[in-house]
Amino acid sequence: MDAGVSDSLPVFPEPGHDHGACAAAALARAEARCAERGARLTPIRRQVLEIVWESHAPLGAYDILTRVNAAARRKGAREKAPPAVYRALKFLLDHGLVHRVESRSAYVGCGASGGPHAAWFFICERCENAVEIDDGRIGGALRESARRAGFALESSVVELLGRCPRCRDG
Amino acid sequence: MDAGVSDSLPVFPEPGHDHGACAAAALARAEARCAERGARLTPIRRQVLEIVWESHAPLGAYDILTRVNAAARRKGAREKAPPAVYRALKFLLDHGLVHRVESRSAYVGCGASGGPHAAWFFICERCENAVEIDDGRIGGALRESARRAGFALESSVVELLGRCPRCRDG
DNA sequence: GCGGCACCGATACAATATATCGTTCCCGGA
DNA sequence: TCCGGGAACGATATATTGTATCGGTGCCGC
Repeated sequence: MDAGVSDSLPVFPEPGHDHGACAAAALARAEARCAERGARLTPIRRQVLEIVWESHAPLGAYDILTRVNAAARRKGAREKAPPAVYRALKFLLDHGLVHRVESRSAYVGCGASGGPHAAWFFICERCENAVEIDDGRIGGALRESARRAGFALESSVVELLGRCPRCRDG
Repeated sequence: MDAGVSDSLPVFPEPGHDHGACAAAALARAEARCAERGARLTPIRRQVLEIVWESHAPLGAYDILTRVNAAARRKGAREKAPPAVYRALKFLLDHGLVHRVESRSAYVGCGASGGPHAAWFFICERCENAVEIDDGRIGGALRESARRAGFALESSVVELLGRCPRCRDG
């Protein structure tokens, strides 16, 4: 299991934040990582990544498909079928560019620029935003618990549900 | 968010363990809890709970349905439709008698006799068994992380994937 | 009795995900 | 330049998981 140790405070997105910058930075990271690895960020992969980065809320595969196809219709292009989106998502997952949110069957952009890391989230039940948690103590507690149990930990799903700071008093 | 504080070591089921006793104990706990609450453990609910307790591995809703209907055919009874199983599962979830395993879209019996608690699991990728984790330090780390982030924690999904002690050297 | 409620049967459908097979595209070597 | 091979994609079909809805049944208290 990989673990970030950096322990930074999660930044919940403000409604008025410069989201274009988030998305642009994510695309730039994706370009860079694909270049490093000799992987191809093909048009459909890039498009799915852009769509995922339209917000900080996890998006379902079929919601992504709907947006892909709305764009296709605007351009008079043929619509895509589900496997196109699932293949793009698999590529993006494999390269650490998006994460899957199990408790939502949905996908969200990876905000980290570093190497592989566990995908742990705070998920706001009101605004639906998901932000990654980078907390060494959680990783420590999970590893220690596994060690005591004799369990060989490979990967982990941690999704914390509740209200983000902006929504908690709503 | 509810948290066990008892911190007991998880017990991974041995292949030769007296599983009938596990299931019988679970059924007895279910009877008791329903009696306490004035809830009715109807035949379909009991049957679904028994099926879930046929092993320690999470079982999909349609796997449960298949077994329900296999039993129905043996008795010459009419087969059930999916909503019957989902309704029974909802009842059992609501009363804390089973848990849903998000990363598997599957359901597993709750092994705890106490009140409500977070459903955290070790899940063995080889034998498929899922055992509940009762570790105060994990809860502490999660709550502390949420507090630092200003996140109002309501519930949590923690699913640790890897190899159980018996399967780790296989 | 009968009004209300929990439970259930049945049908249809929605949402999520994958299997498969053939084609196209691209890159590197002869 | 041509070709071999692998990655990517198109297309269709199907699998898996989960819900909406409507009506019927049975029980319980008034």
